[in-house]
Amino acid sequence: MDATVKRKARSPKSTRPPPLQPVEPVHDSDGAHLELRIWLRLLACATRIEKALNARLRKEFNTTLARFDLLAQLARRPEGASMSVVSDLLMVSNGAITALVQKLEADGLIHREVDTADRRTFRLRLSQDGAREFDRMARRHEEWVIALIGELSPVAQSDLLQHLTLLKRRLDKHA
Amino acid sequence: MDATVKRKARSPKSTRPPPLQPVEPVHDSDGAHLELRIWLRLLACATRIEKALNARLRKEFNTTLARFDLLAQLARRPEGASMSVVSDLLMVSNGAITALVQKLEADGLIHREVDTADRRTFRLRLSQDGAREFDRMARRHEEWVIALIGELSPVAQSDLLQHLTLLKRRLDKHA
DNA sequence: CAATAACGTTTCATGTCTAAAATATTCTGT
DNA sequence: ACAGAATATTTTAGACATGAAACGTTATTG
Repeated sequence: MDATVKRKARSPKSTRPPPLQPVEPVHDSDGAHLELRIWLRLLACATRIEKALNARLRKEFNTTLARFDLLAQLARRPEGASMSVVSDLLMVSNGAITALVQKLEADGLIHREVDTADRRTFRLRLSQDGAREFDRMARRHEEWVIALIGELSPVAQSDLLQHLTLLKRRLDKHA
Repeated sequence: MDATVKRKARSPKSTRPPPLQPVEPVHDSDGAHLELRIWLRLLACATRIEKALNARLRKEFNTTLARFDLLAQLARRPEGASMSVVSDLLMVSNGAITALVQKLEADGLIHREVDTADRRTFRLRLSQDGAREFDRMARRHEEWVIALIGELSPVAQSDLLQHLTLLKRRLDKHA
């Protein structure tokens, strides 16, 4: 998950004196393209946060981010949602949802009813227990995220959010 | 991989007139804490880029990001590295490295020699084939990343990198 | 109305990750 | 030198991801 790329060292061969400033802006220790450096940082931040949250979810609630995220999507949809819809929301393949849902249902956190109109589809809903449990987890989860990111100044946070939002829009257009 | 959290709607109860500006800066549609929104965006960007790169690596080179990243770490270390070192570099457990290395060695991309000094450790090195293959992949990989992120203006890129660098530092201190 | 296309879900094979237990090797203190 | 501590790796069990194939249900249409 690092995607590091080695830059070739510039072999000093020319007889001309080298330019005073390198061609690429060097705010950092490496000559790599800005884009590459951004991607590496982005990935590093995301995996660090994800691992921290996952570890705490496991320790405090004996659950995982995948389960939490599925509950979160159902929590904001009292009318329920189908497997495919959830799969789209979580950006995860249908096959992955099947296993997740089976376990969550076995644990009594969600209900799965056949849709009366279209018997191909299931309607997933949070159970009472699921809603209660999700509320507890969501509160802690929020505290954790705030602790992790909250050390940045409000200005930095606002800037960062804007840039990420812009980046996400560009990425979505790309696909 | 979404980690969405629903925010409670603010119930208007006070008799005093509300402040002209909301307490939290609202550049966005939701009342959630900035930290939560940043985390969601960060995760969305990271997974989108990761999936795009993974898909292209699979299509063009029949490989994966995990394999590519391991090769990348060895490529910048001609002296080689031990399993544990690689595991630290990739921020992945030792067990994960074992399987990866076995396959890469079977494919002839890396060598694994027992260290003469300490027979507990292996020294991993890129093979000739591995180095050649990695070079081809690294060039394409860089093009892809530049295409994905390059739509941001240079200023935005530089800002984003700075903020991510700062965030990463804070996260590392946290742990 | 039947053949067929489209859809929703499950199953399967495969890949990657983790955490913890097992093994093997080296180091350390008396 | 030797018992234990520390270190490096492998193994195992379990979670989650994908993509492709299979299957039942619904829609379409000649």
